[in-house]
Amino acid sequence: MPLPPAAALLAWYDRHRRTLPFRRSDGGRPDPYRVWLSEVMLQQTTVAAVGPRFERFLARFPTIEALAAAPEAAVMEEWAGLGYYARARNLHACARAVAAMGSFPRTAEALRTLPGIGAYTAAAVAAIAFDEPVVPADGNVERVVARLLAEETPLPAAKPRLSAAVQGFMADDAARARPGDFAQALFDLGATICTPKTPACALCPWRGECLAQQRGIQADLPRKSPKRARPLRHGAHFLLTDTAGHLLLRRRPPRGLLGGMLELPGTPWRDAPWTEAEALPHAPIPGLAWRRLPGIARHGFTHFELEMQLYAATIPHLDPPEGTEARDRNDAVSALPTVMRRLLALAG
DNA sequence: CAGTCGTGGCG
DNA sequence: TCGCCAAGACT
Repeated sequence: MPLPPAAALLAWYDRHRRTLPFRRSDGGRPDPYRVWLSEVMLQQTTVAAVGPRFERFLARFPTIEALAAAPEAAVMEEWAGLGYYARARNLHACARAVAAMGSFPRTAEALRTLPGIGAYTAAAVAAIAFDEPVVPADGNVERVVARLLAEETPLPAAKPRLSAAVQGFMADDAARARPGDFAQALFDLGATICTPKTPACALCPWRGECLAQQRGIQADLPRKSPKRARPLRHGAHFLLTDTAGHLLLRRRPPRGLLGGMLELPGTPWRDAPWTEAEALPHAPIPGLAWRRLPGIARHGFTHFELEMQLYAATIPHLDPPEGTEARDRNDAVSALPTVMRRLLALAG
């Protein structure tokens, strides 16, 4: 199972590399803080979604020391809308660890021990920021290599084998001379040529050396294990507003789903819909004239789907009960995760 | 290992 | 409309 020459990919990359907000265009030494931040933001998140958020995050936390010094709640708020909020908690914890150490570890092995840095991110930061000869194996790289080798074993079972195989590129002098560029070349190849559905094999620098392409099965690889169906769950939430335009929010428990994020107070999420009589006891302030707003807010999570009802009430002055806080509506929207913004949209 | 953990875009 | 997918990590 020979690997194709790295030089062909690097030559393609030198002509076709994407210009991205988190990628230096002047060829200078990448800043480890920026590389790390971009890699964490890009975990399971599209380049298009990360672009504007990357610059905004850096404007608020320009250095890793600034990030380490910030309250966790400020980091969570800056992350609002990006999803996978454990990333923000781990990012903050990692910043504090690195600040305490004085600087980033320079090897993948050492980076791997930091919070929120797994095998992929450790290799990516080591290769891009520190020129360590390792190949980060993300979804792009797994797809490219699965096709090159015509690997028929479905993911995720094939992941260890693909990750091991791709390290073989570092026996190639051309790849070892430019580990960061080689990694990013694989990303760009996967994102623009060796795409999931209909790969543009005619434009591939490795066309003719790809076993899947030779066999005509490239669009069927990598194979994936079947996924389970997502159940439907139901919730009811409460929008309490005062005459000054403040609304009442509650912070969720520090770990788990939407951990550490703000939400509109509400019922737990369960399989059965909530009747009004069942929901009202969960109101943040009992006895108010709660009225159910028309419509249902829907939101899809990774492993379940959610339908939510919204009850609203207004009082003259909001005096937040223990465990809650009052916020101006605009501040609330920017601090809330998308699922809660969708709920708030029911109120116009 | 398999389940948990968000969101937006696209075919 | 809906399933799939994206520079994965953690338990």
